[in-house]
Amino acid sequence: MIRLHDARSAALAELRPGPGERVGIYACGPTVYGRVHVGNARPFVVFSLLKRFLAHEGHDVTLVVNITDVNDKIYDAARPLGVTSVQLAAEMTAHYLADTAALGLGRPDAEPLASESIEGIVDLIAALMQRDHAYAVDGDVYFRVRSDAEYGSLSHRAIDEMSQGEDGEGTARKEDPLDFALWKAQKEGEDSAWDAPWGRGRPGWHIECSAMAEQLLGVGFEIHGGGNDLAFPHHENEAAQTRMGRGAELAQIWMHNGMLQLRGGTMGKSLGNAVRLHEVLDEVGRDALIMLFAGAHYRQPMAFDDERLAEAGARIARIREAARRLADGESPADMRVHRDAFFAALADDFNTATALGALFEWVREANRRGEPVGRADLVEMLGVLGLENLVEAGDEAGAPEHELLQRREAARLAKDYAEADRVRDELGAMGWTVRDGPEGPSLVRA
RNA sequence: GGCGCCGUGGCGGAGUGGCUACGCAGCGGCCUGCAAAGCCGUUUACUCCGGUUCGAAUCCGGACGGCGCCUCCA
Repeated sequence: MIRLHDARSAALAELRPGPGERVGIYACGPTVYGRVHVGNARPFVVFSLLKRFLAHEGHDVTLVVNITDVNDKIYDAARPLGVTSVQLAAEMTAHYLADTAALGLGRPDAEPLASESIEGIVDLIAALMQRDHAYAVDGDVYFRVRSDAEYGSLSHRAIDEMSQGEDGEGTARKEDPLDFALWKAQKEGEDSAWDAPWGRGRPGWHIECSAMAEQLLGVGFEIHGGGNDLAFPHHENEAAQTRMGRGAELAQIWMHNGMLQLRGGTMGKSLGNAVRLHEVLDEVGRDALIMLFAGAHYRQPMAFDDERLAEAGARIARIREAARRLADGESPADMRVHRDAFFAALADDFNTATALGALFEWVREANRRGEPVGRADLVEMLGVLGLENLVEAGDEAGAPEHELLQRREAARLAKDYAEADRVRDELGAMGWTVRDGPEGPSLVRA
């Protein structure tokens, strides 16, 4: 049994796959008005790894991560750059796809664009209007928040304590300050707009996700995810729209990942202290970043700085070292307890931190044994973490390196240690580390 | 002010009503010509104060401290 923390019930909920072991996951993706930062990568990694784990457990998983390419922020970012919002969104979408591809976790099964989902959005808004949960004013359409008796049940807020949107634009047109926009009439300088029964304009942010999730996964799919900063109002609104428009809950389990914390606060874009994803990947590589994310429980806030990254790199190196000593084939039966603990931890609210503890116990046990042990268990565990590459053979040293190694060995045997160390330094400068083992010296990539 | 989360050994970070998490760093030891890698060890770690209990770091109450959201930030 797999249990995951559900925000709505504020408790662990058993994952109940649909027919054919189907599990649909929808995770809110980025709004493409700039290069994505490492904070954006956390949900991408968390839900990509969750998909791998659920697939490993025999489920037929469909992961959907949307791209919000129609949004106020994009208009605001495009204007000073002198480009259209459509151009900016297209450019940043391409960057986003490249930056996340560099994580080496593959792509989600679907990555819908808001701009290509207008039909479904209009359909959902129409359903809401028909049921009297939404109203049009001067080309805008607003959701009637107080018409949903369950509004607030996801984020656990009392409706009378909300001050959402009281100062924003459109206040004068709303029946109630709490109401939020489903559709915004086209304004001066806005270059993307579509025709709808209530006027030309574009969708609001929340309705985009409700509609795209429904289109690709249907209503009532298994897992809806995203950063916990989206719990309110974004997910609350998504849930309300589908509940009122379709008469059913959008998702069964609402999962929220914790924020990344930089020294001095959260990595919010508004704080201007974001570290861009591609810069981190260029600097430390995807292995270390994934290890960092997997090192803590997904719901916890996570410290993020160069030291944490370096430490994650050291953990990666430990696994890579251990993998060098392994043999082909099955792992010893008496080490399976660690493998089992690894998967049990993931089944208990996807606890990658505890799972990694079990993986490292497996590694230590493997290192302890005199004989090389089969790598099957380790490959299986690393596969779920997207780190199966760590067991791949590294670069092979070429003939020139081996010649130097032999020269060093000859010097060693002649007890000319000054010469032996000089040759070792020479190899080090070429990027090779000498390892003296029971079967003689060998070379590994530094 | 409202809702919620969190305070664990030098650092990061799991977990739990009684049994070594794990990793990184440091130190000591084994191995080694020396290293590297690995292994072993590293002596009351659980913010504070009450309470419940045979027993609490783990449950309850309070205090102090940090953080998120409540303004379309993952």
